[in-house]
Amino acid sequence: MITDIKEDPKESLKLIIPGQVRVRIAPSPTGPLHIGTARTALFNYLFSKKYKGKFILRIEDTDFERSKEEWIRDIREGLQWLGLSWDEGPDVGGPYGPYLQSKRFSIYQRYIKKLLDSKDAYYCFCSKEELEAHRNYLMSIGKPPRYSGKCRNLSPEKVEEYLSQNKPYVIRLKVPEKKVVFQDLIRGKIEFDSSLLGDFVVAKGIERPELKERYGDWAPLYNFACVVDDFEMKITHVIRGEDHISNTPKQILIREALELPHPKYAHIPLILNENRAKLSKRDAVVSVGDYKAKGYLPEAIINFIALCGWNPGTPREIFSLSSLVQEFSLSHIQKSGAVFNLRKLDWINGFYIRQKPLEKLTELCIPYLINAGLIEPIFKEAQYPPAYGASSIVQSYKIKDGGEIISQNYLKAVIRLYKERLKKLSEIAELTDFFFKEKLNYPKDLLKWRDMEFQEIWDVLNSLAKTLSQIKEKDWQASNLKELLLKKAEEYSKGDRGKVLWPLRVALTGKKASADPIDVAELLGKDKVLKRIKEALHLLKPESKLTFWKK
RNA sequence: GGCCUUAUCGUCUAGUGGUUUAGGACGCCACUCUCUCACAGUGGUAACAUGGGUUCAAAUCCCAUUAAGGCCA
Repeated sequence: MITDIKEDPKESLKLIIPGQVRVRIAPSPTGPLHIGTARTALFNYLFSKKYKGKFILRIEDTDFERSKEEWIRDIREGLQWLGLSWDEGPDVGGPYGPYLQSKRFSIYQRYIKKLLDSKDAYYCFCSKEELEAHRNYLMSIGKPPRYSGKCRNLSPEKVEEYLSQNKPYVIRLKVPEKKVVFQDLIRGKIEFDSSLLGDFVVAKGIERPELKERYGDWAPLYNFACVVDDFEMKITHVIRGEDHISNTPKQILIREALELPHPKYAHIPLILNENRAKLSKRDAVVSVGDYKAKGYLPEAIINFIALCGWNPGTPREIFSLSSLVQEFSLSHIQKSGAVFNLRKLDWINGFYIRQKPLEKLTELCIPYLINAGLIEPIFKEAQYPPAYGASSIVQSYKIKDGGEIISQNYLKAVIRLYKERLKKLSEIAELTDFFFKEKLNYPKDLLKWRDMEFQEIWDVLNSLAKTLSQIKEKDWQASNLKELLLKKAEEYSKGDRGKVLWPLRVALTGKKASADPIDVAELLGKDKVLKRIKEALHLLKPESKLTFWKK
């Protein structure tokens, strides 16, 4: 029995003994790591670290049809990428045996047998049709659908007979009629009436001979396997999504039948989509891998999902994983679901991007430039890329369009110009593609600043080109360019520097928004700058003769 | 349909009976900076679901209603 029910969950939190906490995350490998699973993992992780306990990863792969090896890998890699390392899990031996449920069937057999022996569970041979008919009948008279208890008192002889006939069956728990009460660390007292549950199924007979040979007679259902594992793994606190609240009374009843002690329960609110429904696979971006691919940083995701349903009780919003460990408390977890606010994630991600050292940020951005087909790495010795740690032996990069060779330092300079403008790493390619293109493509009208005439723009660019062409290569530096160009812009425009700087920017970048055109000009180099201005002049007046462009 | 859970700005939230003309963040709007975009800064916009109680006093406690979500099929 649960004896220590406190009205106030916060009182229960005071009873936690540091060093003894064991929590777990138990995902099913039926798809990639879900952002909601990641958050549950985070809260469990924080709780375990806060109380100097253990965080365990268990893979619930009892659904053989849908469970896949690749999803186990995705879950493990995703958690590691986020920094949520587990103390015990599928790849660490640990004293409690394997961490895949499919490897634990012999344990489940033992516990099912125990229930059968103690007569707390029984065989049920009712057919699907029979059960369905009964359920429909109950629904039609407005009663909750539950099992009739028909097979509760089958004689042992009858059971033997059916078993020898290989009649399909399930194993049901003999549910006593009582109030099931538990203390939720977040919600307080929660009460269920067990009679509404009926004798629910805890396991089913395995029929296929090859599976039977491998796994034993019985396949446990979710709640049963969960209870057995949580007990065997000595889990002290079950911290999981609110969607499991209605599983809890079943698990409590199973524990009582098995005479196992109860863990503490904490049900955290769900992450919701924009329609305020549980975030599901159907929603646009749901897996941690998707966020990684889009260029979200792990520290941004951690920070953001921590704030989904939890707050520090202070106005502080920026938290690293280790500062979360310090601040985290179940008592500041929200009771209602939190809508996933992508815009705020973008803001946090931009913040962390701006915090990144330039060197590191460049390394993070390079794969996106490669992926976009703008550049390709040149490896030191081999023609073929090595499987791992490529960046360390990459000598330089080749711009795919034109074949020019550039250094990592050049890329660093490019990234520096765009660091403050990035919300996601994936945006880098679109923002900086003009650095890696031979020819820009933009409409003539884009060169227009306010109500300038094309002739005027032509004059500005032409005169700009003349000035620039006189600068020596060795003096081609932003500081010199700035002095020269800003002075010119000032003279020319009488206060409206846009008359000079806007056409220059469009000519160099082909975009209506970019970094400072003078910084861009420095990086592009004299040749490319003059070439692009020439192209702009040509676009404005295809027939015009260009005098400055002489090599 | 039954059971369970929840309810403060558009979103995430502070608030644990008087300190509240309800605070912060994202977003949005305006201004400053500025050739553009972004960054940064300043200001603004905007909420206690409804109805009853309890109390000198309710966003806060109780009840009902409503709505939303979850689970079971």
